[in-house]
Amino acid sequence: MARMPPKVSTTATRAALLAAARGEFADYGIAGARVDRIAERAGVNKERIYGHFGNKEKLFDAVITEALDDLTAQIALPGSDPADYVAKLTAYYQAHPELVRLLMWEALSYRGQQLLPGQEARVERCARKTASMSERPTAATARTVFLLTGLALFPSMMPQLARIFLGEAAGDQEAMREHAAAFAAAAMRDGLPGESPSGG
Amino acid sequence: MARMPPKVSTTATRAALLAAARGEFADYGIAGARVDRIAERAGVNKERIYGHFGNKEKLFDAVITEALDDLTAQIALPGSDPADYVAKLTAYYQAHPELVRLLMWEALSYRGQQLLPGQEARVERCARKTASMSERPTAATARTVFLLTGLALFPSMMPQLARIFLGEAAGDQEAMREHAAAFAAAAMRDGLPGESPSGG
DNA sequence: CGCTACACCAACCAACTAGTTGGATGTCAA
DNA sequence: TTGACATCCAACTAGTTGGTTGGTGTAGCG
Repeated sequence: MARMPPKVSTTATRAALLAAARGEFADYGIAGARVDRIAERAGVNKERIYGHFGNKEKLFDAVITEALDDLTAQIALPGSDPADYVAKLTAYYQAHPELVRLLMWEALSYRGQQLLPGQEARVERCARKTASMSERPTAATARTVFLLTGLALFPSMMPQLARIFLGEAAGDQEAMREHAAAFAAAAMRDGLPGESPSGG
Repeated sequence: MARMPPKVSTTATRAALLAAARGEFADYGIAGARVDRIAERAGVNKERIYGHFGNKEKLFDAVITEALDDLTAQIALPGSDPADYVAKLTAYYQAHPELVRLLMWEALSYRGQQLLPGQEARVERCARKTASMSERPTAATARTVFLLTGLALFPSMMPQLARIFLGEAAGDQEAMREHAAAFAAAAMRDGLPGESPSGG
């Protein structure tokens, strides 16, 4: 009945496929990724992809889910120190450019603003972030967390634009990180609309 | 010698192709776009694309160049009112989601941080923005303009994430616009590092 | 009128792709 | 040994795609 023991090396194969797929998808996106190339990168037969994941799209979902799980495991909630949150999150994205690209490919591929099934985990995570910022969170709180996330993500999303604006100085990732954090800190110090004052 | 009079309707054909390509590229990206579909959308023979633009990639370049020219023509420099700049720019992106998607596809397709040939116009434009913010602009000034741009772009880049954070309230684009502007205003009011105070 | 440039149309090609299939080999557990 | 599963391998299919070509129609210019 139960099948506990993975017979040959199924978990290793699976992990190799996920790692290879992460690189391939980050490079070329869902449509541009080549199944044969993923198999080759993983040193695994192409047919195994279908055995494990069904099809290319489901493989992509598995890849991005894994990557996001890692992020949430490593980054603390914004809580009462949003500037620190922005600094840590920016650093994480700078260290994981593949994740940033995966998120962009996903955003472009799955059109529409509708929530896809299986996104409940993300909704839950984002809600937790918002909740950590205020005891009685409003839409304005959520917008603030959203923009803080943008501050952290944006530099890694558009490295070419950073280069255009900054030239050689674009290479100084630490400076960008500190700048984003300072930007967030300054903004928060003032109290955004709807946060604490002028509650209606 | 000169050939002033466009014999049949070459400018109209060209314009139709550009408009159709804008939609197709925004929807599917460079790799995902289908040349036949662009021709069909434009009501023009596929062969005309190659006559006018050479190949798919050059067509994409023409599309994005045109779109960016329109933006720069309509949006004033940040100058001394960055919050207003963010508000106006956010509104522009909200009104032109295709442009946002084109920029994302481009960022993903042309890897690396190297500047591509033909980007001089963009470098010039960004330099003007930075220069308008300070009489003696530094790298910190450039980083600030860059992050302000991010504040305006991000909500349109990740509408699904906005939905996750905001739920139904994600539809209120005006609120997001105002929030981003207020965020920028609050941040600027405090003086970012390297801007005016503590100059070393 | 002839020349040129543009547009239309349809067929064509060579290359490539996601996904399938069938069989051979090896490995664990009963 | 037998059965169940995982892997590898190679060939196959059925459909798609960017780009080309050749031939026809037509509008303006000199």
